[in-house]
Amino acid sequence: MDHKTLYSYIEPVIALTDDELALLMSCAKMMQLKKGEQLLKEGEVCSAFYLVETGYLRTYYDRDSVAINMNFTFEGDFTANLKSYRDRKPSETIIEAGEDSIIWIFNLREIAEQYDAYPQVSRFIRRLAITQLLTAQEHSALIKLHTPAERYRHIEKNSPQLLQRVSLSQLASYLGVTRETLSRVRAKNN
Amino acid sequence: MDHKTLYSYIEPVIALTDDELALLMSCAKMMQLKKGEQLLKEGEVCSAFYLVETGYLRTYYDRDSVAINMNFTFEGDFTANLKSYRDRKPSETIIEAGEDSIIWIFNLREIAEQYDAYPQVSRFIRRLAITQLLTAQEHSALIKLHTPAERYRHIEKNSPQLLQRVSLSQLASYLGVTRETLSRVRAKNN
DNA sequence: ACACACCTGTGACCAAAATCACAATCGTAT
DNA sequence: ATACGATTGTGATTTTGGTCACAGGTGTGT
Repeated sequence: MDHKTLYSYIEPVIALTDDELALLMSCAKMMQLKKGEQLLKEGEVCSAFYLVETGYLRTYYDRDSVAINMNFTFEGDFTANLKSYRDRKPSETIIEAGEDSIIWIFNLREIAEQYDAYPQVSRFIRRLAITQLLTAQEHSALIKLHTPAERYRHIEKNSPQLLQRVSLSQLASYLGVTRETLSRVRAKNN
Repeated sequence: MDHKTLYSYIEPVIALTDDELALLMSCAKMMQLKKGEQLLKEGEVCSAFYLVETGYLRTYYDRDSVAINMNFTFEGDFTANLKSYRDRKPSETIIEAGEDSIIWIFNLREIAEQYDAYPQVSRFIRRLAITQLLTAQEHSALIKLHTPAERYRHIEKNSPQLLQRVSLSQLASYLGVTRETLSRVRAKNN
């Protein structure tokens, strides 16, 4: 993939000049992952943002070997562990491929000293962060305001691709219920 | 309150020059609120960040006249409705005083065109946003990973002032349980 | 086609929390 | 001190979702 194609993922977030794009590219590398391979392990410090080109990434807590999913990131979207990134603290979550995936890793820590000279790059990162975190806020509201059946219908309506690509068991922990409950919710909804 | 005192709230977030501080002050005004008065109403577009000088602010959804609390902001902390602010969309949440309060309103929209000349101010705002949103992410994890009793103990340990200043009923919806359940949790914990 | 691993559906049962109802307590203003 | 409203505690009951157990499906690789 060349700069031009990569820019097609960045441009919807912010317009960049060639110089700015070059700076970003200087810290980017591509990686192929098999389903289940981990991009960020528990205890590692996150120093990059990840862009999904194909496949998807799953962010989850490992509670006694049971995955509690917090986020799914699909083609064209960015993710990271912002808390670990900002505070340079070990990550409590794992980010791994939910399918065989092609991922772009932007090691932003490498270029952090150059932000001042490239304010648009700084703004780009800020927008990624805000978008990611608004998503978390909405997810929190979804769980606090709605019943399991309502949560499922919300996903059906607003993120139907989740239902296509994520297994019911994975979706269950994302919605804060067991897989049995979600299976029954789905049975009644038809 | 003069600039110097106000700066004591800003400085822990970021160091600013006199010029930068002056820009921020140019969009700031102080407001006194009685308990229960609303700072941001449902349906309004949020165009400011709020700093609590005394008292506290409560952010909640009104579901059929029942408050579902999402956040409490105490002395020295900032809050806003970032989603409404960024997208210029009507707020789905209400921000109101939980006690008689003194609040500083920073109408950041007024000074947005001047950010480019004051990158530190821009960075200041970004930090506020990230902090606020990491809080939301942690809250989401608290509810998804823990039982009601564990959530209560987490608050006891990590945010004891919530227990001092927020009524049990208000805290209950924040923790995603009914007030009765929280009352029983508390009874057993002693 | 077969075995094997993984995922989903479903019933029986159990536990936890919600709901409903009302009593007790606390706080504030008069 | 009293009255009023708001808040909290608590019992009885219902509902929901979790847990356990197992059957049926699906998909992959050999």
